[in-house]
Amino acid sequence: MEQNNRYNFKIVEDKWQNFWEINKSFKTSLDKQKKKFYCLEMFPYPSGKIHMGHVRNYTIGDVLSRYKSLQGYNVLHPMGWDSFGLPAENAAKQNNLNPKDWTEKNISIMKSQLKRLGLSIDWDREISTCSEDYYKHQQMFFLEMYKKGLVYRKENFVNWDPVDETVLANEQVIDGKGWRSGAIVQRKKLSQWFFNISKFSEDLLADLDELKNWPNKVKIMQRNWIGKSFGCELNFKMEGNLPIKNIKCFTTRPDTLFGFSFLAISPDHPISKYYENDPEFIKFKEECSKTGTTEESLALAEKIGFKTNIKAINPFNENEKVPVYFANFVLMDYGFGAVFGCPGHDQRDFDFAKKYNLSIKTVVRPKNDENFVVTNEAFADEGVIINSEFLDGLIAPDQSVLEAIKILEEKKIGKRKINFRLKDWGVSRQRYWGCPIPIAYDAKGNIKPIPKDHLPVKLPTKINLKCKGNPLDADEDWKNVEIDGKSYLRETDTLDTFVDSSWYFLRFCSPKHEDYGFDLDEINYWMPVDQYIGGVEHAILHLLYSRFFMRSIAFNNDKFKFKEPFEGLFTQGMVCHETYKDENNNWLSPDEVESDNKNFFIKSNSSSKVTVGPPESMSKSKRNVIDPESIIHSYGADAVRFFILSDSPPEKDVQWSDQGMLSAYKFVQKFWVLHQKIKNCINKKKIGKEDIILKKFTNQLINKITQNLNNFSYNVIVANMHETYNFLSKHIDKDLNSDDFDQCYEKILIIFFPVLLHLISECLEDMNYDNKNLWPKVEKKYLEDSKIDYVIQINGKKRLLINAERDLKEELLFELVKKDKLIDKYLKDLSVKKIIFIKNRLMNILI
RNA sequence: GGGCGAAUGGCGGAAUUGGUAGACGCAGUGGACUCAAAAUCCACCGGGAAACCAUAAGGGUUCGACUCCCUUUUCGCCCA
Repeated sequence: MEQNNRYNFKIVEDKWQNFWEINKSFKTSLDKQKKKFYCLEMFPYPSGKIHMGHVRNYTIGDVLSRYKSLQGYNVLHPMGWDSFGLPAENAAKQNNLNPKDWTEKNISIMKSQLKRLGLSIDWDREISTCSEDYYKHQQMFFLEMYKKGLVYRKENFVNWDPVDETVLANEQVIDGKGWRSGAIVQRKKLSQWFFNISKFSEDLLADLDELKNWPNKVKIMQRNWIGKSFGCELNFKMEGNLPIKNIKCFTTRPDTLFGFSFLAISPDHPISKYYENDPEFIKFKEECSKTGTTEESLALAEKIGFKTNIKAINPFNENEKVPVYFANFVLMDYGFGAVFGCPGHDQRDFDFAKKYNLSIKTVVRPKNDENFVVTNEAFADEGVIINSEFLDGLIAPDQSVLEAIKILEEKKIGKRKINFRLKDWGVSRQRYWGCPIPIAYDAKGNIKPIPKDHLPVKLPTKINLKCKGNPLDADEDWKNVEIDGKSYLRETDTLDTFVDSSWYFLRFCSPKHEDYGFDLDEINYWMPVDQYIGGVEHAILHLLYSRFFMRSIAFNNDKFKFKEPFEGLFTQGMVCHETYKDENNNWLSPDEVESDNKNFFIKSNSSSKVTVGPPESMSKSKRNVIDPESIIHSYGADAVRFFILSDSPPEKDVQWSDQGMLSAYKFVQKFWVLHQKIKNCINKKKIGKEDIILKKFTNQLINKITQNLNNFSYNVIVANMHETYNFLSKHIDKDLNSDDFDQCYEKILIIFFPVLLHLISECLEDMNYDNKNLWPKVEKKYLEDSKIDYVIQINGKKRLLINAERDLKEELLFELVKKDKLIDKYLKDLSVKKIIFIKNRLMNILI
């Protein structure tokens, strides 16, 4: 290759990135004449530098944005920073910095890294959730929600992370441990602010059906999370020496009441007040607090109980009285904090009954086993009710539950009820680096919402982070506040950062709007987000919270033209890399490892053994991380984009491969060489004849790439681009019609543009093509070949291909078939029974 | 335990409505160029000598199944 032919991606990529910046190429504004397209990728946490997951996420979104722009849409493609959160506070603590400075430094680094990818982002709309300009509006939303009764304060047991000294949401507890610190989570009672998300349970569930462009699996996850269950509220009569007459509970299986053998209540049940002074009970309760509050930790923990001296009466059998236990697996905030125990048909109840020697009755049997008795484990499958008087013989649970509820309602001991698993969203965090909750308390502890003219409640800039607990709570100057001449104490908790990300997509529509979080006109034009792109790890919480937030903003307000924030959702897979370990089981990073294609060893030490593990999601702890910055530096943005899209469909995990990256780089290089040749050829007119082959190829290509873009088959687009290269480099040697080549080449360049931005921009300019060109239209007459390879089968087996005219009649094709010696041999020996003919495709001859 | 999804060469993966399985890339093999290497270019690249056999395994529907149905196995994700 000649030196001066070499494509210098550094110069070219700089050139075009500057061009886009100077010309404000991606500046968007409201234009009601144009159809809008809102493309949004989940905004990053400014952790320090971008990782490959970001590269993949933003490349997918950018390809889509570029494509939609070429299709003539008014595209909104913004970017911002999810910039409140714990890591900043921890880093600041360690390095004696202010979280704000740490965060802003990270943002500026990451922003310049993102710019190097050439993304078509309207940076004028950049937002950062930790800036006052952003969170002041959030405080306004909070106060509005408070007025609407969608925010409330209550004492509640929370997951307490003793290391981070903060409250964790259920979903931040993994295996009973804090998701960040890994500390064993404790139960602690605190006064907390809650968003009333459960008010919308039914709505959030029902509207999932309307989300046609969401992956089904995400909708299923949300459905499970909301967890609608149908059952019955029961009122058990009590007997004993306590002034307790009734205990309420919720059950989905009232049909198994004849198998009732104990009542389990939460250690926090109001009844517990009668045991407050019992040292045994105190000990028991302490034991319980070691269990987390997640369903998972409850399921895994050993079931323990504390027997009360009251008894519950079976509503179906007044003579039957069963013991009441406090039990660690019952939560106060699910149902009514009481569960009726039926050990025969619930494994958890079974384990508990075994431990405390309680009776186990069989009230459901399998359909085909009349002598069935529960022995070693609970029977919870579908079956037939037995030993249950008036319920006997009913199919459980379908018939029997309805019948049981009917009878309970008649007897006025119970009533049918829908229960949801979704609990209200606790948003209080005992942290400095978050949005302050705009609330104060008077001397008596009464709630005083901060008046609008006192907003925003700003975070203090000078703060001692090294104190124990919440730094805001320790800041007496900040905490004490005077409103209208009266003294108050500020709320010192800050909001969960999931609140910040629950409305940022609205802010992008009017990021500079002063008076309010958004401009109604703007969001009614831009919203909903047409395509939202991000990791599946946010399938439940972030997406559900955002759906809730939209509803609470629109609550008692009919000015919104949309209800769901995200019309389309795409969840991309992770970027993985092999893992390496040395002989001492220490993780090794890829650049410490070398290979001779058979064995792996530590660089410059060929006697060392390296164990290669399976590809796993890139993570610092496993040291299998590839840094995008150095990759972009070595290969250029176009090559990185090309590679990150190439190897796997975007919804699946992709494995990083050095060879793959290199091959992408080579593609960029060799395409530039080909481009030079094409330019030369086009300047020399060779023949006057129409170049049908090239026109067909080009139109079929436009058709394929358009379809693949619409289906997110971006890996196939990369394959199409390779095919195009292979085709063009061969076709160029043949006789060509310069005009046809000129026109086709321009179209090909344009459809390549969304992936190879800078290279193609350079090629377009080099050819003097108009770079504002729109997505090429397919000329249908070139889509279909005039000749077709007909598949000829004998008894369903392929025997022959016949290249013949399109739209050939069955008889004519059969004539051609008979001319073939090979087929003729078959036909001579046996008679033809039937011919199946599919037009323009195949002929199957049955003999 | 329940729900959802997946399984195609040495590897990543292609394959409208059931209609030529293995596009494209990586790795590999052979060759050209070179004093040599890198780079580049050309050819080959599921198995089998062939008939044929091959889309996790077995069965079914169909003229025809990677594609639809049933059973089994393994893996992934979510919920428990």
